Amino acid sequence: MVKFKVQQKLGNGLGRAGIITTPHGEISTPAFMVVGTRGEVRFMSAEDLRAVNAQAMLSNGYHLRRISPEIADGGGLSEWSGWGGPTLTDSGGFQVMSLGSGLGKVVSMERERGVMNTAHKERLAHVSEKGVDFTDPFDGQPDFIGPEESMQIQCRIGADIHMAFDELTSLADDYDYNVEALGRTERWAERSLKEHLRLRDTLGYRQSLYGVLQGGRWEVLRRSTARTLGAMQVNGEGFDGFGLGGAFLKEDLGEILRWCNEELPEEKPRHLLGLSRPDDILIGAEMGADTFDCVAPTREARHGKIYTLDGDFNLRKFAGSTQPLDEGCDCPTCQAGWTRGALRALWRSGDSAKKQQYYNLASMHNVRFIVRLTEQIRAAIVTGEFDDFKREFLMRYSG
RNA sequence: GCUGGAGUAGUCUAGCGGCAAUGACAAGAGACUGUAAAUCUCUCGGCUUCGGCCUUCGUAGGUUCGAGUCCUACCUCCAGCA
Repeated sequence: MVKFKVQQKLGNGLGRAGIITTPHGEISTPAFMVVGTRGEVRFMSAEDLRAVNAQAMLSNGYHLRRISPEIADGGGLSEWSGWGGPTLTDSGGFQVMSLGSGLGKVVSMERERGVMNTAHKERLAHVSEKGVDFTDPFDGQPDFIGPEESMQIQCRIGADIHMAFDELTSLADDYDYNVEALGRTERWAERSLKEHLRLRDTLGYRQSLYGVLQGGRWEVLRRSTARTLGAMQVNGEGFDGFGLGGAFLKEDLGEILRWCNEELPEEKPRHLLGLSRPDDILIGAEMGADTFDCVAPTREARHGKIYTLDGDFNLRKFAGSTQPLDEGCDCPTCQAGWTRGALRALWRSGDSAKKQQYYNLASMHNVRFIVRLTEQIRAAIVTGEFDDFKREFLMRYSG
């Protein structure tokens, strides 16, 4: 199972640098976990992941559900994928929303957007106390995942860390719905824990389970669920860590994390689910999140958005440019001397092999950018310079 | 030289009498946060007080209430025949 050691805390008593020890190695926190939904990060090899100093990979039980027996036969996610390092699987809880109330929508952090839920009859996923009935969006086959199924899938996949099956509510859901959904998520958490304890060690090492906190933007719900999950036990055993979940408005993120983390047991690791914008990671680390994951660095790379210390830019604007992607960047792409113009030419070429090379190079750059940010945050926490680092980073990044 | 065919916005392309032009690509702008995402949205002749106004389909005329669309001439290109 995972062990967590806090090495240095921020003055606010919440943010910390630490080390998570897993059966597949250590994670120095704060840390960004790369997202390899189906067991591999798109357009990045295991070697690439090591080259950008990624420490852990997150995959998704939902996407891997059908091949989970093969993954078990292959020795578990870390070995099967060739990655070799620490791994985490999501429960499929995100798909409750992305195929349900949020089908066809963007998970926005802006107030003006994402205010409508998808109509029930149009959804591909429907929630009940038992779990989630859904239609596979690729082959149209009906399927079902509840807490027990999610735990069974995740135990076969065998990541070091599993997530309890939860219901992610959308920004459009009101207080009453969040109360209802949170009650369900807590009952699912207990069922998840019970089933996980029954199944763990299936792959010869002790797999861990994080409970996931929901509760939307309401303090009373967030604090209450943090206490409930923090204290939850089955046969004398509780969660090994916690997932901080939800669809957040940017301006609420810090407060919500503070409510959760003031209530959660300090000695257990916390994973902030699905965020990686630098400002979000900085707030997250400050407010006590230890690990992060997000599809944005790789997805945005594929879509032409390149990260730099002076803010992001769209590669479309740089035809023929001989500028480096980001001056002084230590990623393999920049180290190899790729310029904005040369990378853009690869991206826009009609040649499939060249485009794939672009996706690889751009993904490595963006992932390295975010991984490096978490390394710098960790260093700043350890040396007591976090506040200065945060201010200077954001001033340049947003300036 | 003759006989066919073709010339449409940056490129290719639809249109074959109806109220100023289809689609694709390129280009431009935006989005993307536990991946239905190598995706999606918008713009793409000019001007606009956003209601419209003006200018366009090789060139010049013509027929018509109305013409990329029909007719005539010319120009250019392609194919075949000399």
